[in-house]
Amino acid sequence: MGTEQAQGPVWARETAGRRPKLTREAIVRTAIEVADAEGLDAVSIRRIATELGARAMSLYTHIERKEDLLDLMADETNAEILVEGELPDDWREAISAVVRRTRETIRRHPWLVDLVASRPQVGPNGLRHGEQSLAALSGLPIPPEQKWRIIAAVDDYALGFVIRETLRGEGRSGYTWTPQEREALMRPYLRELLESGEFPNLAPLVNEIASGPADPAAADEDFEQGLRWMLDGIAGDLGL
Amino acid sequence: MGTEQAQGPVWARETAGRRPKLTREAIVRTAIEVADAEGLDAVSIRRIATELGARAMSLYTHIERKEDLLDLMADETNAEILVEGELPDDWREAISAVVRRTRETIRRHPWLVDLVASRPQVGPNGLRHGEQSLAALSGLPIPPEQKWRIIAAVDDYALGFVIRETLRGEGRSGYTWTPQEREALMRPYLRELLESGEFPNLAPLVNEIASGPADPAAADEDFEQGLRWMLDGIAGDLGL
DNA sequence: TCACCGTTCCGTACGTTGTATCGGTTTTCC
DNA sequence: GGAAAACCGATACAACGTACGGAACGGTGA
Repeated sequence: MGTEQAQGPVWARETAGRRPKLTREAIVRTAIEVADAEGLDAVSIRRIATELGARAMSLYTHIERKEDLLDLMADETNAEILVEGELPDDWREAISAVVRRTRETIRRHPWLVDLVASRPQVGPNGLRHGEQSLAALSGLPIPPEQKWRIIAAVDDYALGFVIRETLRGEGRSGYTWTPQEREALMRPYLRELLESGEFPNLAPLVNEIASGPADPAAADEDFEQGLRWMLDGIAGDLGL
Repeated sequence: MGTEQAQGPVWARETAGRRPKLTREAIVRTAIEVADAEGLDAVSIRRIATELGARAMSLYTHIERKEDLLDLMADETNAEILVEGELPDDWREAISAVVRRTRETIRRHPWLVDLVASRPQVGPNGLRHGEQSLAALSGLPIPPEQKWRIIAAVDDYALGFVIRETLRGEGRSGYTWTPQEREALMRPYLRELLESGEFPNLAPLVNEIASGPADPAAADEDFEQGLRWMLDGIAGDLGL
């Protein structure tokens, strides 16, 4: 009953062998592709299995829980954050290069914000990123703890920025509408509230709120501006 | 069959009536209590219904989707972010008061980070918060768009900081272990990697990475420090 | 060559989630 | 008093993560 006969002549069948067609790498890669294309919510065990021509439970041979898969996905893409080649000598340029890279990577993989915002990134590549951030400041004559505080502050800014940036874009899980639809639905509501007179300062800024900076270049400049502010403050504090 | 008789004598039963025992306010309040106590994952439609002595589907009379409930929860707690009374005259003090309040609120409701990080906060109280942030800068002789950029940068920093801070704490959904257990599980792994020699800069900082600043006062000071850096940079740029 | 064993894969099943549908009851309004 | 609206609930469905047990296969020692 439950037993199935192999179909077709021998030589047409797979070369026998338990040579795994499922591997951790293939699973993670597929999951990343699905997340890139359809958001993190589309990454279900069943879905990834189907994508690989396998059944759901087969994945559990290679990962222990879904959490593991998410951690592996995050660490895999964390590798893209690493700046290749030499870092600039100037510490400001160096740390800027690193956080720019962070932003670019998250723009390529918007679902990544959900992961970095919900679990510490301490996989191998996450640590390499930390190491590289510290290396960017290696020329500064200050104790490691102080360096770490500087990196944390800059990273915090970058993370916050990218989160809000991603919030405006698509490809994010948890949302039923595209940004355009959302904006269309939102605008009348915003108009009404803002014209109530309760928001004198906010009213002139409806557009900024509803849709964010118009063109990508403006968003880039906003990011650089905030980064400059933070670095200026740090530089001033260090007496540089 | 499917119909059930009310138990007990009439006068012991609820006073009949369609006076709604379920209200939007009660639902949201209960959901917030559950989230505070057990994290956002514990907030399921069935759970909140049970908590209110109702059945799951009854909630849908008052909200349309679960997303709505989450938005309502977020906006409700966004009210706590609003600074009561007059804002300080000095713009730095004023905007600092606002973001401190943000941090405090999120510390009281850690699940809130998941919501602000995943949906724009444009409910009434979210907008009031935006209005208040702008009001904090009302004394500055710069155009509204510029003010908004400043607020965005400061907010971005604060958001990033609070996210990472919350990441270390408990009461967060998505994690199976307490911070202590997690740290215990993590430390051997970190030790091994860091002692591999690949992380010369990172190695001296294992503790910072594994557990973050030791005592709460240090975390406060870290937050203030980063905030000061950002505000110094802005002030310098404005020529103040 | 053959029995054994560990690994890999899968079929089935359980509990939980959000929510569509529909049916019944109570309240309100004309 | 009758119609309409509001409210609540029972049932059901699809999708989720995953526990459990068994089948297929490759490699190994006898």
